[in-house]
Amino acid sequence: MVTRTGFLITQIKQVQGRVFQRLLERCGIDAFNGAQGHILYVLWQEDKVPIATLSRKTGLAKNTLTAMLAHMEAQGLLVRKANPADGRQVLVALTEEARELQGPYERVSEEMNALFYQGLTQADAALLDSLLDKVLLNLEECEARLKKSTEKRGESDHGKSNR
Amino acid sequence: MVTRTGFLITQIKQVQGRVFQRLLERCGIDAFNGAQGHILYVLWQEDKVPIATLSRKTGLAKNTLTAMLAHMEAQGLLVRKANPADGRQVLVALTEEARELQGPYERVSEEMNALFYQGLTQADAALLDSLLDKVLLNLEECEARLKKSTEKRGESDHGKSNR
DNA sequence: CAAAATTAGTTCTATATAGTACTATTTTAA
DNA sequence: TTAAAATAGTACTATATAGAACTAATTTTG
Repeated sequence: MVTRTGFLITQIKQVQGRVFQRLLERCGIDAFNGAQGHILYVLWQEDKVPIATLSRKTGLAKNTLTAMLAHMEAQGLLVRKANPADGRQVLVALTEEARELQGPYERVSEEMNALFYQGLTQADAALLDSLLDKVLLNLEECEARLKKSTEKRGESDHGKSNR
Repeated sequence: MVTRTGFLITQIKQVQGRVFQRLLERCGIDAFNGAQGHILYVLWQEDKVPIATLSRKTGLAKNTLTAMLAHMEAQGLLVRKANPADGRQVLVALTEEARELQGPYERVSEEMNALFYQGLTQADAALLDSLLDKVLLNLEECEARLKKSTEKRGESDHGKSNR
């Protein structure tokens, strides 16, 4: 069977990104953009977490987060500080301003959902989400496998250049 | 009901992008990357099309395509030339090299699909695709509406600065 | 406990992506 | 048939994104 799932996901992501951006602006939310909203969405559920956790929960690469979090800190949305319990980790905490944006964000989010599901039943919506959950799980497992096999191959200089 | 469809789509897109990139490399395909593959996928179905058509079929903004097509032309994947029948349009045609990449791409694509659908039935896969089709359609209609209403508002200087 | 391995993040660099504003061409309408 | 509107694409700019290589901190292991 021929499926176009990957293609559809990519395309939906592009259009969705532009539409969501416009809805945010139209609702007077200019404190953050769609990509930042994706990160905030995770932080509203739980903050004071290290970057590796954010990476897993957002699906973004660690170095992508380094750049974005720096930007968001400069905008006053969050604060980064070292974890006293583990000097390697940086904990990301939301500011009060960022917390106050959750309500408005969720309203726009609901508007987006209404758009998504025009002409579909609630059962379809729930079904779509559960199928996507499964696909995401599959991909995450696969990426973890790929990461391991890459490390196996490049085992030449691990930690050798340290101090 | 609370859905996380937009969030899931965004996250899947990220992970998928990284995994697909790795599979391409692992299969020795270094002539193009995942984002370019998305454009090639559309062109393999029909080329010698204007950029606005590509924009619609890929979900990418026109100016995004300007940049990517320039890059891909420099890599020898395609050729751009003016449409004699309409001087505004640029037609994009694949090179022979690009055509030869379709087979290898489809094999990697099938591998990705197998990953996507681990633990799901073919019926689930077909269902997911059809739900995504509907969501994409909804979003495209919405974006077209948004575009129109924006034009209404900013109707101040249209074509005034011409010649 | 010291060396090796692992883990956490960052830097550097290249590409992808889109908003706004623009030019050129074609179509529409008075 | 010419002025206005619409359409097609590009330039400029800012942000997002990730791969590779790196430093620093912690954990594991002999």
